[in-house]
Amino acid sequence: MPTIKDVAELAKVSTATVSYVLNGTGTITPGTRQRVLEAVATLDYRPNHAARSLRTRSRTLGLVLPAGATGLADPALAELVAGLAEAAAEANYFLILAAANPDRDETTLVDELVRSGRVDGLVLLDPLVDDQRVVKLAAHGVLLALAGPLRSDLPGVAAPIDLAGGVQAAMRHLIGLGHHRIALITLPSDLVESEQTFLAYSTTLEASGLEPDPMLIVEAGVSQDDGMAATQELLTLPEPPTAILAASDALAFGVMHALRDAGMTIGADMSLVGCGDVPLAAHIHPALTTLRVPRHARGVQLARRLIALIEGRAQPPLDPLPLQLIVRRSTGKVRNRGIEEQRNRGTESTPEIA
Amino acid sequence: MPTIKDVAELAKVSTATVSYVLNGTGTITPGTRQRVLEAVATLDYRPNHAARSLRTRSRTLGLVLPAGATGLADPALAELVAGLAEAAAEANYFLILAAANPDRDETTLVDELVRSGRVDGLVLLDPLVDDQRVVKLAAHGVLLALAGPLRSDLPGVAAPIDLAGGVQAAMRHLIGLGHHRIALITLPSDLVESEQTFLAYSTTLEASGLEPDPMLIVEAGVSQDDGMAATQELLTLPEPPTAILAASDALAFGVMHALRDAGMTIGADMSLVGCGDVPLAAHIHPALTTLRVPRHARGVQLARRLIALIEGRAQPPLDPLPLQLIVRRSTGKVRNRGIEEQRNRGTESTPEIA
DNA sequence: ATACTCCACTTAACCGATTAAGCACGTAAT
DNA sequence: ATTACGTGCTTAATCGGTTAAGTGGAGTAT
Repeated sequence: MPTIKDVAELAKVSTATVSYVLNGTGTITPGTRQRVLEAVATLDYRPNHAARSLRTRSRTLGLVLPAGATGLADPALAELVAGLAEAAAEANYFLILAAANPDRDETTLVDELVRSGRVDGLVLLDPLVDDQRVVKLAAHGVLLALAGPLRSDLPGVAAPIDLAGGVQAAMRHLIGLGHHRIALITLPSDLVESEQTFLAYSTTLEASGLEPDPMLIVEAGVSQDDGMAATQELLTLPEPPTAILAASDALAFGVMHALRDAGMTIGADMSLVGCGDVPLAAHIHPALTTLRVPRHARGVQLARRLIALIEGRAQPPLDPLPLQLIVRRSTGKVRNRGIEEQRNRGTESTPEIA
Repeated sequence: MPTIKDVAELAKVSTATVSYVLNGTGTITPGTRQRVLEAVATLDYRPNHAARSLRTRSRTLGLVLPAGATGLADPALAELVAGLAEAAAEANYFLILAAANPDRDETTLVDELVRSGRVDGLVLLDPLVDDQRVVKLAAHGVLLALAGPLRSDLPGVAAPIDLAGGVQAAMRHLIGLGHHRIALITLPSDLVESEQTFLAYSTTLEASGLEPDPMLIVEAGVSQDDGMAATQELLTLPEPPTAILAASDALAFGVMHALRDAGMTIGADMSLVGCGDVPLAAHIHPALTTLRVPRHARGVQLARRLIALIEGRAQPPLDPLPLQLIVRRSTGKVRNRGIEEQRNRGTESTPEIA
């Protein structure tokens, strides 16, 4: 491999001059520049990354994949990562992936990446409401990008999405179909999304003159099974909902399962809206009405902003990315008799309980 | 950030000694080792990666994502990458992702990663039958892992899968259902898989005493649309097939589309087997019978072998990873009248043509 | 004519590790 | 007693860049 020294010799200049030419710093006469560039070309010289980043930044972003989780197999994450990688490439950065495992957990990896100087900034997935990781890292001066909603009290850049607007659109859609009793199945409350979703849900209900019923709000986990359990809970209510808004597609798939188990027809007996629009949502039966989250665009914005932060450029204020309501077959007009039917069913089963 | 110098001072030894302790090289008394390790702990010292890899290897694998393609959004690729990242982590390596874009194409990125010393080895996706990239890179001494079938004439490590065995299983399944006219829709012939699939297809047919019909073999592209086009071609045959083996799930989805357009019932009028078992295959309607490719395991093996190559360890010979035939609803018993029906349809339309 | 300022470079320190070579000391062999 | 060798360190060169400080010469102000 040729080094900067070889280039300098061939161009009959010092290595400093070569460096100045290549980095666009310093003052160089056109003739010298020409000679240097020719030498670079003939030797097919490429600066050594390690040597360079010993003095400067590493031009690399880091991403730690949590262990155990579905990881990249989760299409939602994969799309985000694709966006990150593309935006990084666009700015001549690379993206370094670290997978956590039992030996080296997330914290260790983050430490390793940051303190060894391998990365200039870090992307953190799924920030929590009161995320200790974030607080600690930021305190150590680590530049962060949070792949989730940003609360003003957390440092670091974020690529906000208009969750509130999306939820509002979904609710209006359901209300427009005649639904009054709309249940909300949320993500765990320690995720920042959870709070936002709940707020938008409540606000929209009230703005539409509908009375929120606390019984219709159930906090679930993140998995399909959690969605199932939550639905079963909702179905035992004396006055069950006629529509369900699930805070993620995964939860919605679980809801579907539970509804089918209960012998209900999705879209007719019960309307269902998911959130995310993962590829499966369009292909499952019935196709899921859901909020499309611009994951790729989010990854792109996130990486761009992180790089801007690294390079000390001012951050242009950003509009939250809009969500798009994709109406498919899992939502339909409320059946007035639907509620009666439910009531009757409830009555029928009372003897067994009593 | 503390440096090795700080550690040395605190432990009252030279930096060399610290290095020896940390790398397990050299001869060190227990007492000294103890003091050094304590100093490392109190300072929370972590070696600088750039400085280290200026003298040694970078302990990093590279992966270039082709531009334009679906990239990581392709679940098949995402699973492979997840496997790569995990196996890399397991050996204390990291994985660096470079996304190609119009400015910097795949070749440039590969060059940048390798010649700048950022990576010790490279994973190449979709090797072609006569891949110039591979030849050139190998000639430059770049260590390669090919995420695809390895032809003995290509250098680099691979994680072979038993495509032949899988295709054989699929064919036997179809033959067992009574199919005699089984079409094959292959991937572009410049992909190594293509050849292997064709061979296994032919061999199995002959071994079963069935006569291969060249008309039933059609080379397609990689997209769903290509699968559609190929199917339309097959359906115009005087003697159309009763079953189709598609070399990828994407192609199979295209086949489904074409069959539905032709008013046929998949699994009854025409059996269909895909290859890959992407998540969608299980959820599409009807669920696709397909060959499950162990993508994650393949990524793991690939990374492990590449790292072994980098570290100069001997490569234990590897059994090809088995594919698993997942029988779902897209395959069924041949309908004898099916062929008649097809003939009749053909006859009916003859007047229009004549 | 002298001083001052640019310009276009060069010199050399520096980044933070690894590692070959050297050195002092104790022990064993001749 | 002398040589030889192994042990446990230190010294210093080295990896390949960046960049602050220095330098000689041309151009301009006084």
